[in-house]
Amino acid sequence: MAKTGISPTRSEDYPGWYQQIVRSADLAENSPVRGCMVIKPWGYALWENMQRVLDEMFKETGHENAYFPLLIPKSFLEKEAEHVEGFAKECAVVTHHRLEPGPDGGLVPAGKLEEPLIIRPTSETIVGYMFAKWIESYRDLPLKINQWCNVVRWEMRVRLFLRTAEFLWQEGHTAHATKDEALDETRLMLDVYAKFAEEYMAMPVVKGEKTEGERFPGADMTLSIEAMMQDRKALQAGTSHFLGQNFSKAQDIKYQNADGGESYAWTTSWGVSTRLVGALIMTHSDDDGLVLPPRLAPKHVVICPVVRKEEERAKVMEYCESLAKELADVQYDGKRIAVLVDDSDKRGGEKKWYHIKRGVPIRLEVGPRDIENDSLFVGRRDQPKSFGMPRTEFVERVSEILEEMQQGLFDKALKLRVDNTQQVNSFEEFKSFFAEKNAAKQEFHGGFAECYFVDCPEMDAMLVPLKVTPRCTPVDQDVEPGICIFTGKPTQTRGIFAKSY
RNA sequence: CGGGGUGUAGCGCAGUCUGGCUAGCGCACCUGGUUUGGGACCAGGGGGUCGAAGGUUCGAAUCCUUUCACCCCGACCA
Repeated sequence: MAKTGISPTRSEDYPGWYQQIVRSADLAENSPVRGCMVIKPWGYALWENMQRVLDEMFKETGHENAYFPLLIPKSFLEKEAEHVEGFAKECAVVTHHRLEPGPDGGLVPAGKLEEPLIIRPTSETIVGYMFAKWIESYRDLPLKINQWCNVVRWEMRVRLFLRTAEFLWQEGHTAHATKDEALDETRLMLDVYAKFAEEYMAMPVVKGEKTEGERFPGADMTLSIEAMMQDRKALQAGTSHFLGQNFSKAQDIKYQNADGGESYAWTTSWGVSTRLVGALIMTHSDDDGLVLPPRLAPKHVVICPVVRKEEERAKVMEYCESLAKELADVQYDGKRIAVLVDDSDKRGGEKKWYHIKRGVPIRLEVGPRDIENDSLFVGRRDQPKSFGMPRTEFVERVSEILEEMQQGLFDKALKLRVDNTQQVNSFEEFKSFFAEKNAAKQEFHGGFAECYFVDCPEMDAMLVPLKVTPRCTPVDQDVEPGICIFTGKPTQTRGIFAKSY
């Protein structure tokens, strides 16, 4: 049996496999504080690439970056009723501002704060407070702000990248004069996320609207992109909220319009987080390790010099350096190709596996024999077998190969989703679609079920025992009448249902 | 917060039931050598006081009490 880079494999133990990917690709590890993670250089480089692309997209759509503080007065969170209920129970609270030596030698909190501060779980309240000050007239609108920051949500159960107590994200906050404009913004940012997911992460997504039960606390409408992971579960990868006038009324975000009257602004918020790294892992990685889509890979090509005798070293290294330089002048996706010459003294096989596990798209092995023929031994992360190729041909084609890999990853992920998405027309069929045929591998059953439904408490109650949730009502669907599979009521709405992260 | 489980070297584990030599093994790490187009081999070596505190005992990783942390299953969630 072929030895896999990762153990356990996906089919043996999917959650265990996920953890091993994170560890053996050197992406992150747990910190001494429960629920918090240390993101290691390779993982952070990946996040930086995501940030860079998204940041450009936000700026192209007219947003500006700003920064709001980490600490928020407790009273701010109390202003919007639903918002309170949604976030209060997972807030970390700062109650003191000083430590003093205690009686037993340790330090004890002293200097109790008049008003407790909460560590932001999201920044609607503090941003809204500032928006209220900044917005006076319709001429100040629209106001379109984004911030890159960390937030804290005290989750009960955590998994690296997918759900951590502290996570990195961006949160966009905008205020508009009209409802339609705010709705357009909400949809626009969802499109931005979908484009990023599909074109950069090579991760196909379904764009849709959340049901009432799944909506962001305080929003009138929540849109999301949903992706299918390799275990057929759904992962919410990005959200865009239309907040109506809920927050502007709670926070007094008013403006004077052209005819002198006063109106409340319409606001939106939208965000994606380091969870995207988890999504990337579960979309593309295999039993040998991480697989990175070339457009986001911190390094596109790694060159591994093969040195058998010391006297060959100088010659081989020189050749590798010149090759690296030549490759770095090639453009891929509008940038220079990122090349690494790995001259660490690992042995050949070990070095190869190291880069396979980290998901580097292309490995080149260069030894005296290759130098003589002016050819390269090429290993693609998406193909099991390496092959030889003349150097000039490789340099010419490398950009094309990377693009082919990018597209290949998308196609494969899309096929998985299409193969595991089914129209379901009755509740019986629905139950068997999600039935646990094999208790040990229940996560591999089911997928996305597309059904007619009416959003109501009865449906929610029927879904609970199945551990299935409505993921979204896809946008752009054909409107045709149907029957709700839960209640039998007539409806025109079709939704995607799945087990989810 | 409820149910179950686990804490012994960086990682993975044995030893605990039935207390007893210097706490062991694999991988990783360090040194030397032989190797090198594929996750090497041989030899030598460093590192743990057994999650923590208290107790029983001549003697505790092992028994008792308390406590903390982590994992899995629920409720919650980007």
